[in-house]
Amino acid sequence: METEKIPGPVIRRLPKYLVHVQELRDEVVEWASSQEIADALGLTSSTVRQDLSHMDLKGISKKGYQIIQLEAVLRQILGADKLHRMVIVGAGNLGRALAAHGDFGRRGFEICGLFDQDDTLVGTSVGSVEVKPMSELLVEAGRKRIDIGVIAVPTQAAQSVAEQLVQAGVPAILNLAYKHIQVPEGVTVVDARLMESLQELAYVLGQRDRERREQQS
Amino acid sequence: METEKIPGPVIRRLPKYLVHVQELRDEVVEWASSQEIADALGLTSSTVRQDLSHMDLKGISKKGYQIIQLEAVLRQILGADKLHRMVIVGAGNLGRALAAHGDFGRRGFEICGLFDQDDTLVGTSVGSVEVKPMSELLVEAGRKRIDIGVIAVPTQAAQSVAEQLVQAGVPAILNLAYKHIQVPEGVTVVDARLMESLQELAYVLGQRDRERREQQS
DNA sequence: ATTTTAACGATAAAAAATTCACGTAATCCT
DNA sequence: AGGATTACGTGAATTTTTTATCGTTAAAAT
Repeated sequence: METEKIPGPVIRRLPKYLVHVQELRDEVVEWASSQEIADALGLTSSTVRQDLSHMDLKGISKKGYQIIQLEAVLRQILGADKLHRMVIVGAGNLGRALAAHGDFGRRGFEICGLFDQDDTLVGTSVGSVEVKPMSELLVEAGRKRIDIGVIAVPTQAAQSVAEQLVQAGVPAILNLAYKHIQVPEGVTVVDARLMESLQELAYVLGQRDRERREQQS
Repeated sequence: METEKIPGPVIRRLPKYLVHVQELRDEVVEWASSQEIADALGLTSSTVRQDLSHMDLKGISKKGYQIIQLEAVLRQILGADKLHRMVIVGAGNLGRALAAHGDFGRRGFEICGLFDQDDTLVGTSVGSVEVKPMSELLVEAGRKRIDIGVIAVPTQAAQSVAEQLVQAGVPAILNLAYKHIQVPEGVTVVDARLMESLQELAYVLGQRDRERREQQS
């Protein structure tokens, strides 16, 4: 059996395909060409075909790709049919917002725990999830076979939380903190990059200013 | 005057450098080599040197880069010394959490407005920011010269909100919605990719399962 | 049934990003 | 002061990613 490894940039585009394809399905569209998909997502048709070639499906001439099939394959690859158990560490604004955010549950990411160091938060609830003290993270997470840990604590605490998650056997981490997290091999971290994205925009804005000023001189 | 354009991947690493450098400064470290920085951020020293070569500073042998100077240059490039005016559209869990999140303010991103379509939310406040109706977005944003608009609404509303932001003259958008946004040339969009990041992790988890199963057979 | 056409799949080319490798310069040490 | 060493800066090589091209195939049209 071949388990071809799909390159990172491709994987990161797959969710985009999935949303778009689901939209098309809602509109009862049956087929879509690489060109149509490319236009909708700001890519080239070549990239789309290349990306989809990693997956187990075949487009046909004159029609393109079958929406139903494409959705199925994308869902399969992205594990959208499986349930993923998730804990959130940090019950501040961001952590609570994520816990309350229905979209995750709807997409197969079940929130199994919400932890915080702050005793005044412990015991309060967000929806049906109760905030528990950090001391219980290890046991709880270990017992429930958690797939994904979300770090939603301030910068200074992020590394320590990461280590606790690792110790609890959590194999994948979504890091919302504005900090690079060190983890041992075998653990995957993806950064949410909220602040970073804003700073990227700030750079672009500054760049534009500079260019304008340059033209005037 | 030369306004060299820094490639995207580099820009997206700069915030990482900045956080790390600020940490070092807090620890009263004076110098850091490309190797040290690389190790801390999971890069190669070569990449670090290459990246920093785009900027207006010089490292010296045997010591590396001067922390103070490096921080200054990074802050300058990332516009961290400027104040950026920001509006948030969508006062649901995520929108409110962002509005309440102190970090943004502290990093120079001032929240100048919070808008929502839902009349039951209008008039409520998050910290010192009051939720206003969508109808006021155009006037408010236009009047206050907003730099960045944040889209924190459900998928279906995202494109429409983007268009309203564009119409209000907002030149940069941070998109938290799980959807690709179409904007005219000259407007910059950065996707926050929250759901996408989770799906990326889900892919990795699935991949690992597949590999394990393969080895057993 | 044959022709036309549209879109794929694959391969090749181009572009971009990352890493290597080495000459050079500045610090440190004796 | 002189030699040894370390780490930069740069240009070249490699790798990765994206884009272009083109033969082939399946549907549509005549």
